[in-house]
Amino acid sequence: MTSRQVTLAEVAKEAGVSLATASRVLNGSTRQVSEELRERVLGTARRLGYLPNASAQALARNSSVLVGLVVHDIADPYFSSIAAGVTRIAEDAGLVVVLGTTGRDPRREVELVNTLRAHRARALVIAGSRTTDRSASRHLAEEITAFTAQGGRVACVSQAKLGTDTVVPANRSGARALARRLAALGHRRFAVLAGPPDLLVARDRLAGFRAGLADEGIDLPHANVITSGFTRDGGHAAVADLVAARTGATCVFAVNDVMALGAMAGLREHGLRVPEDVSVAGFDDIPTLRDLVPALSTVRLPLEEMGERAARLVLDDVVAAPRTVRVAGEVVLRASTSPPSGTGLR
Amino acid sequence: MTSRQVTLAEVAKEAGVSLATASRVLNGSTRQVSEELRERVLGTARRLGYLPNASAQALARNSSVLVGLVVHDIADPYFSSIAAGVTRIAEDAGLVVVLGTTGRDPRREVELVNTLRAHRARALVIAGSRTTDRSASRHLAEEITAFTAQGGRVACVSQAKLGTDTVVPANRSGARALARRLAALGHRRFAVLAGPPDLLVARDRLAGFRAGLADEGIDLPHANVITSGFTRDGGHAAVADLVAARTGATCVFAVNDVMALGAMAGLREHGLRVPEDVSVAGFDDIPTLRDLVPALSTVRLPLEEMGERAARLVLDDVVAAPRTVRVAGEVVLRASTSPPSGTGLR
DNA sequence: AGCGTGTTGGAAAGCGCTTTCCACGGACTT
DNA sequence: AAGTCCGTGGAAAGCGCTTTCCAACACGCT
Repeated sequence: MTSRQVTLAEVAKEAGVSLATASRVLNGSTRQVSEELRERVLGTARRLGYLPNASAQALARNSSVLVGLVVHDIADPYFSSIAAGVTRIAEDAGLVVVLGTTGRDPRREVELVNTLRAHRARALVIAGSRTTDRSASRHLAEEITAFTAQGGRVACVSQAKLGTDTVVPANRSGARALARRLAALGHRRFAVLAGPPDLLVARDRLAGFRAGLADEGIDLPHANVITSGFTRDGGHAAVADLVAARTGATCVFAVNDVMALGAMAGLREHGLRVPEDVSVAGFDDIPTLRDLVPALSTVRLPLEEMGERAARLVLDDVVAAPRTVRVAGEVVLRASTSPPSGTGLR
Repeated sequence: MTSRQVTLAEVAKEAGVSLATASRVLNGSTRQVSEELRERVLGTARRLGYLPNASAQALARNSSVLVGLVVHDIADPYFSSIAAGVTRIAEDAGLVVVLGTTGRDPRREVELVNTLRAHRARALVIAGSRTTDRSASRHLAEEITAFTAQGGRVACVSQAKLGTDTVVPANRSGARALARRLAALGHRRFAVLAGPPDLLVARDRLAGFRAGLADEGIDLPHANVITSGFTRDGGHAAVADLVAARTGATCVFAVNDVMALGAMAGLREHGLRVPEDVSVAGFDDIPTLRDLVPALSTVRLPLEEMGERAARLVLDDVVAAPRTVRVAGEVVLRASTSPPSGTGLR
């Protein structure tokens, strides 16, 4: 029993005014309407329980109130933090957030942008790292071009690879600074849980870390770099490989916090203590993980703020050339890292 | 330079068929179209890069492809887990998720449902506890009624208070079972970090816990129940009150995991060891917190699955009377709870 | 009185699509 | 051979709104 909705026409008729007048009163317009009519329309609208049909408005105005948000996995605290920032700004601006999750499938990413385009979304925030897959990137870029050609705005959070406004966290320099601080603790033998080899954010962090070590005259042997999933389980699984590799590392850098979390669990299962036997550091500073024991050394990224920044980029009126907002990372050394004491992972 | 979109009419003209035929080919219909025309339409559509205008379709069909998801705070792992479940099911069904966050403001909740109604969302999942605020509940109920009267489906995750399909976690019985298990460990003096007094989920868990203790002949003095925010910081702050209250409790139950997390941090700051000085248990079993040390005893709720169930309720074709899906909680005792050893919190 | 000017109201033409209704043939009946 | 039915295509009427364009009117001038 779907009850018919009250339409503008009904309100207009009931109030004894034209459709145009009712529209002007109820749905904002530069045009003036006399106080008397305005009251009358407002009154009947309220009385009848009028609610504008957003689809009809979007069609007539050729623009919606929708903002797309594309993430890999909303259950991942990295993305949910960014999402919180984006939604806050968008909702404050009276917009409506459409959430799309890709499950890290680049095709799905393209599909989502396409869907958002079909909905005439006004703007789009794409969070999550690109990969080295050129063809996937090209398809996405095409879709994004179509989106902007249509009048939509797009911002990415991550690599500035797509010719859009972008919020770029300091993956490289953050990891580099972290490496130096860890070296300053006295570590000389490092291992890195590097995540997937094709994920740019993971590559950047690895490269930065390596550069930081190089600054200190420390080499990171190829065998000390373990690839795995970019998740808690990835970090956990990588530890098995790491231990088997007998690298002698006294300090392990996981390219993100959830991997570090998995790694710490894995190390515990191997009877290794953190930081006594091996130091562990992560990246991101996930809020929920700040109470970990031992507290995780990491590079703090202001995730919610990054989401906010991206949303602002995309909601600002003025459009210049693609802008890049760089976000610094702050090295935070906590209890999971200490000066090396034992012989490391042998 | 917003480039004009290709419309169905253009495709039809270019393909030399009528609008109706083009529509039938491109946007699903029971009507048959001959193979020849179908090919021709499909071909030109592809060639021209036709993309249906979702607003126009929604208007003409009087139904959209949107599914609303209302949560308190998407950065909270409880909600982001549920959101992951909801989005998975919705996206698999070809629907588009609209995310709304309330920041725990009941007015905002009503506002969001209203917005979703304006968008003719096909369905709506409201996650997050109701409060004891009758007037807020009434307004929400009204808005929900309007939504369903319009043909939309609504499901809630939490209390079955709104006359909608609901996924109800076993807050009471889970907490009760937990209490009994903790009593079986030998504890006799308990404290509860109870969250906000007006939040139903918090109340239910407290009531269940109390009932479980009563089963074992244990009383929970009023002074041993500390109220606070439903967050990590709430749990953290509550610990100060708890310690000051000198309850002599040997076991603390926080009504959710993030509160327990904050509590454990607070206890550490007070020089108290978990579980040696005091045992701690939570509720929810947040995935990200499973690697905590000491591992947190809790009541496991299948959060993602709950989101999935809610989404399925709302996407099923058949509508019977409001259905209630009860989700059991499984008590998981881990290292944060042990038999009482010391004198408790004095 | 006559004339711009500015303000306000309404008629109507879309916006891009779906879907009903009708027309037309050909394949089947009887 | 006439009548029936089904399969297919198109014309056109919406869906609920915005916005352009025009008309009417009230002013303030000269």
